[in-house]
Amino acid sequence: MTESTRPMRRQDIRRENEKAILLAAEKVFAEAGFGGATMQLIADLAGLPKANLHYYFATKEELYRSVVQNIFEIWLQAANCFDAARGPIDGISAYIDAKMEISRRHPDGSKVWASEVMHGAPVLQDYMESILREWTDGRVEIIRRWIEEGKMDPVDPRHLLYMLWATTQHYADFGHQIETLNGGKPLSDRQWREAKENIKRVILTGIGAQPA
Amino acid sequence: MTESTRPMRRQDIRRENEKAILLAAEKVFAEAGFGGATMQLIADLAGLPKANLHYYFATKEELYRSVVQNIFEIWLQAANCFDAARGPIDGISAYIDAKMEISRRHPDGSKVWASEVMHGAPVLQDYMESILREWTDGRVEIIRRWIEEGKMDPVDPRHLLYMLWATTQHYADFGHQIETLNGGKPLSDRQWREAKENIKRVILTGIGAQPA
DNA sequence: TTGCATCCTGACCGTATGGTCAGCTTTCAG
DNA sequence: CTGAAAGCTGACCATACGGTCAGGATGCAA
Repeated sequence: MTESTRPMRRQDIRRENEKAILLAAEKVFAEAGFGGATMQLIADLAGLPKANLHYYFATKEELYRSVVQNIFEIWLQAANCFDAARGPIDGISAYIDAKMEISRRHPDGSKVWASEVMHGAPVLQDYMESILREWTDGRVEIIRRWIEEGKMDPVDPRHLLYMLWATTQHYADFGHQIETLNGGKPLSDRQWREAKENIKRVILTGIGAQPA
Repeated sequence: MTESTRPMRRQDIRRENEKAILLAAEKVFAEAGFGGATMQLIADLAGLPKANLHYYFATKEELYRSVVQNIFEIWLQAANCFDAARGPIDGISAYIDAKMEISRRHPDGSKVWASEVMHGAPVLQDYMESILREWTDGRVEIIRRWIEEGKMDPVDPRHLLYMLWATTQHYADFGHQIETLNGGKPLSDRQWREAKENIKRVILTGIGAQPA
């Protein structure tokens, strides 16, 4: 029973190892923070010797940067839901769904992202000042237009966006608290659905965008 | 010019030093996380030699625990706003005000608390399973009663609470992001007021508790 | 098959960190 | 005034961590 000694192609090796390392790193960084994470722990979780990590990622900082950039890209992707929409009901609904899905599917990445921002975004400052700001300004403009067109109440677009980020992100970052208050069990499919519906309902009603 | 060599009383010395250490620790833990924080940094910030820290707090863990418990108590205090209220408008308004004030006045503590929960609440697990759960259950009951009395729409009380926590906490934990998107400047008094008003308005309207 | 680039890793190193301790100074009760 | 308790600290230690490196193993193009 030799465990299928397929002679991996070079490309595959690299891709698979990088993937394994990034996955392990995401988890360890999420659980311990940047300072508390150790290359040894990440290596163990990835099933590789520590020295091998340094072959793929020269430094801990570089590895961390990769992890953060990964989640940032996922985060930005969800943001597109906003653009296609014709009004606040479609747009905000879709955005909440997308961000909640991220909180559910990538809780570790979400935590790393939150941690990074909480600590002053030492790695992502550039992104925040360019890409994020641009994206935000664009979305603010869209919301402003919706308000002008009478599709929703005149709510401050920025604070509305913060509210969307906060409520959805919360289910990842504070997942442990939610789980504890849920009797120690993770939210079920139904509970996730309820969470999404509640958020959507309260916010859409709150901004006067609910279909009369 | 001997800098006012008042001969401090023993009690005062202890209280003042503990206070200085806790304040410095809160800041360093908030900025670097538990793993990234160093006793040396905390000592420098507190203006004391490192060995002196260990005189008051035996270990880094013990110091961290004190910081976390401090903020948890502040957090719980704000929770009382809920009880005195006669309806959702009073109660939720007051709670949002209180929690926003915490985010503004104790951003470091808020971050430490968020970090603690994000990393699985290694220190606070007991509190969460007893005090926090109790508090939450009580508040859920209050909200349920408000719904029964027709004072607000039938929104899931738990998810409503999460929403309150999330939106208010966000202004502390993601303060750096908000500041960056605000042109690099901290929110002004007016902007804080607007933030509070927006949150209150959207949520209260969202749950159908706005005075007709 | 050969040669080489890529991949891999055990052993090692310098440093920084949490923590200790012996011995000093200061407060203060009796 | 005196002695003991409380407060203080420079110097020290063991450990753990990020990172290095020499040299071996492996795939792959020619």
